[in-house]
Amino acid sequence: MKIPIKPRKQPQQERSKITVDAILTATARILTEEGYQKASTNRIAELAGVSIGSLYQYFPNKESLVATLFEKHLNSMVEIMESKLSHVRDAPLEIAVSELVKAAIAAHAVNPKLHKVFSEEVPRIGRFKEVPNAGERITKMLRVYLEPWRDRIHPKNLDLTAFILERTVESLSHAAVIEYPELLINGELEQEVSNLLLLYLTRSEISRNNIEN
Amino acid sequence: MKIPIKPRKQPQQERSKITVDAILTATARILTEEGYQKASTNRIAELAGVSIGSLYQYFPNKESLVATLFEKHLNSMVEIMESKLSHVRDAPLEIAVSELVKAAIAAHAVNPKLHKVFSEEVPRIGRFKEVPNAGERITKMLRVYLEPWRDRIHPKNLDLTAFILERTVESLSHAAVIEYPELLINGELEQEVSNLLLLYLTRSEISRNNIEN
DNA sequence: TTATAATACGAGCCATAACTCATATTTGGC
DNA sequence: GCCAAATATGAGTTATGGCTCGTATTATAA
Repeated sequence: MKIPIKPRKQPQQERSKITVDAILTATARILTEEGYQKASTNRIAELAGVSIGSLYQYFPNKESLVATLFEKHLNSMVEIMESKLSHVRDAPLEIAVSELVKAAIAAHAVNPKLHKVFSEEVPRIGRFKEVPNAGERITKMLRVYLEPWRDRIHPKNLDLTAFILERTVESLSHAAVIEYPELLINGELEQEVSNLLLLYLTRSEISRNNIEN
Repeated sequence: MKIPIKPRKQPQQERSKITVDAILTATARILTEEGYQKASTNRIAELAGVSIGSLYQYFPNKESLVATLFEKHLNSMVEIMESKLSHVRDAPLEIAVSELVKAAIAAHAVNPKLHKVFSEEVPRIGRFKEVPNAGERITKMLRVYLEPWRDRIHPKNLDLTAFILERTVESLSHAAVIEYPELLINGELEQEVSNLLLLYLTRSEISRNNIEN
């Protein structure tokens, strides 16, 4: 008789995949509609139309369940970024920056309510620290893109530049989509963020003895 | 016999102020050193050297305790910003932007560990939504500063401009102080962020038919 | 068909931690 | 020194919710 090792089952049959999916969907719904407080595992199972026992067949604990959903959500955001930017691999800075901003906004629009709950209510502890960092993936991607344009770019430290680009688009897209969606109805914010970043890339090196105008 | 109305006591004598202070200090220590999970009210009272009953004399519930600490923390950050920028009320953009970046970094350095815990672990629900938003205070301050410099500033919508400034300094300072403090050892990041913002303010309006080099 | 594995079930166990309350102590004003 | 109000105490109550486990059902393979 084999001793079955701890980690939870992987769903093998079709019905169990449906179960797992129902659980994740229910989790997302409760998080977005009622908040993290109300997301007890019993409630999740109930809404999923599944017994509490089934939930624990596939997730060893609540944390891993929520972290799995978190990871899926980040993945779908990153996928959107990557797919929207794959066309732009060799495009010049003007195009690439503009598309980067559009892509970031689109990514944040995937499921803004869920995104908001993850950023404001769900404690990012334990299992969550193992979730691959989306920001770093994007930063690396940007770093690769920037390299060939080195001589058009004024800031010399391209690692730092990629970091600044990523953090800036992410935070402005985030704030806009989550807190001030009205800023997006006309493309004004989008245009301004593009300007901000493009100017930085192409016209750096202002110093105090550079005052004019 | 008067019926004492609900809300908890305000400390009146000196000893009770010490008690309240010890409770808040202990909360901060546990949050930074052990994380939000470990911050039970019993544990907080124990570390504060105070009985659990005393804690509930001054805070009606755990949420209000943590929210109070949160508010104090944000206030001290905003105070730093305001004091560092009060000197710069009438300074030209070059100076003001540079000081803004320095101030934001200094503000995030007040208690980085606590700041990190609040941003990653503490659920911002209930009482927290009533905590005055620090970002908006800073944005308003920037908006007031910008007005007199209107004709040196290219972006025309100064509300939006103030918003972009605030979000950008905050997110880059945050990321640097909390995640990548090594970026701050030489002033490179600080310099780059200043450039980013100053260029945006003084040289906007790049469009696609504006490509040059 | 039958045996075994996979999946599903859900009542209830149990640890945790927020919070109460009856009582004790300290204080400041008179 | 005395009294009322303020402050402090901590054992115990209680609600919650994560999670287990013994059992039942369904699928698959032989």
